[in-house]
Amino acid sequence: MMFSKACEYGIRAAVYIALQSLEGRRVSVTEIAEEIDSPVAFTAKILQQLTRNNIVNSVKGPTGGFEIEREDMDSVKLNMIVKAIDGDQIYMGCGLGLKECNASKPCPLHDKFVDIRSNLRKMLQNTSLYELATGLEVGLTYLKR
Amino acid sequence: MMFSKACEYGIRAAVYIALQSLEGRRVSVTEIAEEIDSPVAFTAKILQQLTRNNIVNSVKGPTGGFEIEREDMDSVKLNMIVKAIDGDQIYMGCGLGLKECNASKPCPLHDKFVDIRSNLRKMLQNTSLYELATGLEVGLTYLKR
DNA sequence: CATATTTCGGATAAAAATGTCTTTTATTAG
DNA sequence: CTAATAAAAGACATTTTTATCCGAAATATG
Repeated sequence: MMFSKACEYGIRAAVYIALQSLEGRRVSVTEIAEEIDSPVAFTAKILQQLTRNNIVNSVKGPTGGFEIEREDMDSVKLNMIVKAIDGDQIYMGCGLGLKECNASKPCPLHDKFVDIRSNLRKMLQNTSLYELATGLEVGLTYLKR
Repeated sequence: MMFSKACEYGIRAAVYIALQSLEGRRVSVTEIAEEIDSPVAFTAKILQQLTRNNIVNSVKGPTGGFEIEREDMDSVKLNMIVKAIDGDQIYMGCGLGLKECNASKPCPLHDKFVDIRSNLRKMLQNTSLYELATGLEVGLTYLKR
């Protein structure tokens, strides 16, 4: 709807990893894909991007898997995940697809999008993985179905 | 960023047609594509969708082309164009891609998206082609570059 | 050290979106 | 009626996104 499929999986995966890390568990791609209902191999690719961007931590070998440090759950905000996967089109791009579109030479929708986009940006900048993971923990929210 | 490319072209085309209809001119696909900087043949396909959905009017043959009645410029809102081309994912779809996501079984972002999505929906429902066309007419806004 | 496990990286495949081309149909003007 | 014009419709091509597969690298355990 707003993010690419890859980005949706990425956010869901990150939240699930955070949730499990809160319990002290490291999780494998297989488990993640199962729990967030996503294709395994594709999810693996996305997790690579997240680790390269230091959003999650990965450990190879037996007992390995993915995890997030408790403090990183606070500092990692959604906008970082979105930017790592989808780039910054969501912030920068013109709503009507013009290459150049700004206050001085705006597309017909420019002004109408200002608020919407700024709300979205604020929301993404202010929402931490920790916040999302705790909602899950308490059983208030869900990652599949 | 938010709409598909097809939808972006569709909106830009509709606004341009409205602008020209205000001047009493019917316009061809070729002219439209030139003026909104879009691929001709692809734009033609999108215009077919718009005519099928009674958003614009088309006339075949010499002196033919696309036009919009003055009264339709008021009644046609952006949400109708978006719905005709992109469907209603933008209104219905879950931000994290869950098949089912609502207040009673929400994804972790559900509540955070409620405002954003409702603002977007209102904006699309309240913005008429006429409003957008007049902005262009006055030279306040642009459809290309 | 050998083995099993798990992520990493690159190649490949399938599906969807974007874009093109060609023929048909409608319509206007001479 | 004929020729020219413009949209409609459908087949085809390209590009991007989504998804899979397999060998390599790392590492924990016995």
